[in-house]
Amino acid sequence: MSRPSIMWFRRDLRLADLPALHAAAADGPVVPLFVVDPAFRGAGAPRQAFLREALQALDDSMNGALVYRHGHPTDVVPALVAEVGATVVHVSRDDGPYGRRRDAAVAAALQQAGVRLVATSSPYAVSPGTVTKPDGAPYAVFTPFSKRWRAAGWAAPLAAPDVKWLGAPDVHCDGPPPATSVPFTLLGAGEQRAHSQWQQFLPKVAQYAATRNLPAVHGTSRLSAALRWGVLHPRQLLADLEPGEGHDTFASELAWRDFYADVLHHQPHTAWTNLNKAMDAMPVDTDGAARERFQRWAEGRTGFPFVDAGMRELLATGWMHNRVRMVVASFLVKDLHLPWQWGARHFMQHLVDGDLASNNHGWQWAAGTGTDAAPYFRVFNPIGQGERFDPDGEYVRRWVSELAAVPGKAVHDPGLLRPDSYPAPMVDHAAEREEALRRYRHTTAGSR
DNA sequence: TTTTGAGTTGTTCGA
DNA sequence: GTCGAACAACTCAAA
Repeated sequence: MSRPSIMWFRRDLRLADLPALHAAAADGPVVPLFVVDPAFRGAGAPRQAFLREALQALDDSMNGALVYRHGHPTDVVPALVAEVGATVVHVSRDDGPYGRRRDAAVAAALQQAGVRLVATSSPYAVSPGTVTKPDGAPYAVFTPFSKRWRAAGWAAPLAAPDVKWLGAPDVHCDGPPPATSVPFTLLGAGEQRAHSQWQQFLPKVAQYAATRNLPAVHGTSRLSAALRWGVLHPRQLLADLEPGEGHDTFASELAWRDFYADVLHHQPHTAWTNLNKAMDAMPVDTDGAARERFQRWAEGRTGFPFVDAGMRELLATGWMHNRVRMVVASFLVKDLHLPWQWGARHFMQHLVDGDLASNNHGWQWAAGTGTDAAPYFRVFNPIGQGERFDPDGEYVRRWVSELAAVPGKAVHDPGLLRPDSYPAPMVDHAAEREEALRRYRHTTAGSR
């Protein structure tokens, strides 16, 4: 009888279209492992809650065989290898700065025992580092990256392999990660549910280009958390797309995800520092008054209804519509003059889909410090954005209960209709816009 | 090597 | 109300 291999799950919590699992299954019986790593204790409760649900669903799909082990992967993985007599550990690549350090350390520890850590594929349509210019250099601009990304193409999805699981209860299991307390219910985070969610969304993809910007409408797939945890693979979505505007726009969003992962792969330090070094000279506010402004932003008490609706949606559901993410980010950076890192950290703490590459490079884009930086004069008007993308005010009324009685689009700029319970605007947007432009102009002038 | 065209997501102002 | 220009300068990618 052949010796088992270990399939170490991290952020590919599914059975279908998981090339690493095919590789493992080809080696014989498979011990399915998830390591509850103390390094993740700092992750936000919403993300941990989704993880727990997704793991539960994964465990169910393998009839309870999933082996949870608590501890540092450099200790836990080699220990399990010795325990079950495995000859190889299979993983799907994890390209984040932490994931790469961890995997290098685990690979080194395993090597001492003559065991290999084999990485097959990744949670991206095209793995980070593999879309390059003809001379091998990485792309720094999205559009040319996306052209080559499309040209490179991607493999067809694989069905779940036939696996002989060798796990709990025959192998000792520590039990799932501890439950975290969140103010909302996750309606299941498993593979089956994600697929049916995608099937329900698929007929709407043709309208995606038009409806994706309307936060009151379910015009987006809402599969961000499933993609973040690898409950679905982007290949599986791309395989269902057809020619057409909405479909192309949706594919582009998946390309953005791959692009930001690629940027972070090549420059891991840009998770928390400016990609564009010249922007280090840009003055930002970090004093006590700045911290108070941040607090109002985080709690959804800015007095700008569209911004407050978004911030409250985030706290209430662990998710925020993409259009609104851009608006609240612009507000934090350009109206409040705070460091983008403060906003990025808050998002990572509260989003179920918090992904370091997409989140932090999205923030850098909004702040004008990242790739394809928006021209500095591109400052979102928090009232105008609401009027344009929430024309009936439905989204604002849904999340800002104080304004529930204000009719139509008047809700975006309540003026005389503003009830006492809702705060007045915390800043004068026109004045802060000028201030932001002044700071950017000053930074540009200083760098010459 | 040099040149050229282009670059996610916007706003304001004045005609 | 609509429309086009202005808002900067720079870097990137490819011809």
